[in-house]
Order: sequence, then C-alpha cells, then structure tokens
Amino acid sequence: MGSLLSGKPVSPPPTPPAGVPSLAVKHALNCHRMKPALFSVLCEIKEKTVLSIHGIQEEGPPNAQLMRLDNMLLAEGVSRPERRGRGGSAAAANTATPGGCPNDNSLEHSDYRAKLSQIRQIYHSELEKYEQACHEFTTHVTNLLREQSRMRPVSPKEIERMVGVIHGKFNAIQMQLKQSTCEAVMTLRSRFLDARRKRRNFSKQATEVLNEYFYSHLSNPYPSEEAKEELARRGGITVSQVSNWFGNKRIRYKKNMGKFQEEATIYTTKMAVDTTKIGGLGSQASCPSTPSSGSSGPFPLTSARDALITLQTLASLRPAPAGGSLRSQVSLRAQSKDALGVPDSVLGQRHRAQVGGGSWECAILPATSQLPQGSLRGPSNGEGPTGYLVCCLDD
DNA sequence: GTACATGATTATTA
DNA sequence: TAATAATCATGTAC
Repeated sequence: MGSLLSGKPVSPPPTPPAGVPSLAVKHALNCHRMKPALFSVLCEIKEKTVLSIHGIQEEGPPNAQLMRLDNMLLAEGVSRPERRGRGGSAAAANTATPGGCPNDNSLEHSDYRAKLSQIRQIYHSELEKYEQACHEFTTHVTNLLREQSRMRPVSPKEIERMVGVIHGKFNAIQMQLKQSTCEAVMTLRSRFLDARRKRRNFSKQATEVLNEYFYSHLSNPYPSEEAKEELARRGGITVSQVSNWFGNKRIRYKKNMGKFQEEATIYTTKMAVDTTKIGGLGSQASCPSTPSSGSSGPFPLTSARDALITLQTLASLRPAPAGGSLRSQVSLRAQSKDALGVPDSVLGQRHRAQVGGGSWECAILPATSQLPQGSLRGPSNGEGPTGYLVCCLDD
C-alpha cells in the first residue's frame, strides 16, 4: 500500500483539463481534506484491480515459439556475436555442394557468409536499440509512477507489474525482430540452396574439353571412369557433370546429327591442328584414353572421325630434317564433301599449326579449288566428290 | 517476351 | 547400375 500523504482541505478541480494537471491543481489535490479517505478507497479499488489483472496476466509457461526462434538464431550463428568461423549453415553449405561447380563454391560461400553477417549485424543493432528503448521507457514510466504515487496510490508491486508489462510489449517487438531475422536467414539459405541446384552453363574450356573428347571418340562416346575423372579435372567440373553432359550429348547428337555436323567438323579439325601443335605422335594426346574404340553401335564411324584419325596419323610425320625449302604434302584419305558430312560453310576453312621447324595447314577444300603446287589431296572416289580434306606440310 | 540451348533430374530399361 | 529418353528449369540471344 502506498504511504498516505497528509491531506489538507482543498477544493477539487471543477473540470480537469486534458493533459497533465498543473502544479497548482496538484497542490490543491494534495491538500484536500478528503484526500486521506479518498486515497484509502482508491487503494482498495487498486488492490482488487491489481489482483484481478495479475490473475489474468500471470506468466504462463515459457513461450515455445520464442524458444524455437532463439534456438534457430543460435544454430544459424545469428544470436552469437560476429565471429571468424563459419556459421552452422555456412559450414553445412560447405559440405553440401553436390554437382556444383567447384570453382564457384568459395564465391558462393563467401557471398552467403557476407549476407549472413549482414543479417547478424542488423539483428544485433536492432536488438540493442530495442533494449535501450525498453530501458529508457521503463525508467521513464517508473519515475512517472513514483511521481504519481504522491497523488494516487501506486504500490511498488504495481510499478513492478507495469515494468513487466513494458518488458512484455518490448519482448513482443523483439520476437517480431527474431521472427523476421529467422525469415531472412531462411530466405538466404533457400536462395543459397537454389543457387546450388541452379543450372549454370559450363565454362568454355569445359565445353571444349568435353566436345573434343566426344568428337574424337564419336564411334564410342562412352568415357571410362578414368576418362571422366580426367575430363572433369581438365574442365573444372565434377565427374557426375561429365556423365550428365555425355548423356545429354549422345542423345541430342543422335536425335539431330545434322545440327552437330558443323560442330563436329570444327572440333575434329581443331583437334587435328592441336595434335600437330603438341607434336602428337599419332596418339590422342589431348584426350583422355577411351575404353574402347569399336566402330559399331549407335555411333558409327563418321567421316569426320576418319579425317581426324588420318590427320593424327599425319601429325606423326615430320618435316624433312634437311634444310632447304622442301615442301611436303600429304594426302588424306579421299573423302567427298558429302561423305565427310560437312556443310558448305566449313569448306575452305584453313587451320595452321607450327610443328618443329615447319607448319601444317589443314583444310577442307572444294574439289575444284586450286591446290598449291605439289599438294596432294584425296583421290576421287569415283562418286564425284565435291570436297577434300587436305593437309599440307611446309618446311 | 520468346525461342532455343543446355545442365540437371527422374523414370524406365537392358 | 549405367544408359536412355523425357522433361524441367534456367541461361542466353534476339
């Protein structure tokens, strides 16, 4: 019960104005002769009211949702202050990147960590603001009640209860903050996981490595596990991605071979040139080994492959060691343009490569083209060839 | 916005 | 169990 203040007779304010009563009014109230009696009545009413409210607002069991939120924020590393190590989810993300491009993982992880850190900072900053506001407001209300206790019965218990109410209100705000923080973390996590599932085009190098293998093993484009591992290593992708790629490629190639003919020619010619560049000796130096090289099945030997093999064989030849302007020309197996299965667009495209002291020039030329003096080209196969694969070796 | 390319996923098959 | 075929979902060029 609040202490009774000595009252003196005073006339009550006729119609209290809105807002805080003036000092004169306060003084008049304090000095009113009826104040003690009025005060005791007020105290009785207060006591009943407080008890009833207290009964209603009795603290229930710990808020399960709040506990869940707290646990989650703790698990996500948001509740804890900024630290150097990875958060729980970030650590989990580090170990769960199947099929993703390893080259991008660190970037993705750092991005994830940066965003998580941002969320953590915002959370702690807001939390601090709320705590400060709560403290200020509690102090303000407490002081106000203490001051009011001079005019009306305000027990310490009531002040305590009011503080509890204020804390409850601020806790509700805090819970909203925690909830929105959890949502932000969840969104971030789902985006991160989606990003790992998201399709990304392979790098040019990876595509080239895979295509080179595919077109150089067109008769049997089924790389062994070792070959897959090698291709994965060279392309900076995973073995399963290599498997996926070959699965897709085989099907799409079979479905529409015409569409891939130009690509096949480009790669076979490129491969031939590359082979000569590295001084290949007939081996498929730039390609991982193939498990078998059968020519039957759904991928029959194509003319392009024939051409490649021939070129690779040619690569084993060397310019004449003797000085001078010896010009060696080598003929390839005769192939008509149609038999080669090349589109007109690649006719005439030349590819040069340095080999030792000389250079190769490979091209698929129209049958009618003027070849350099001494050049050899595939003899006519009697079917009216319209193009030849030609390779000249200069000294 | 649309069409096409392409990597990934899934159900089926040998 | 690996390959195939169909399909999904996203990237990219126009």
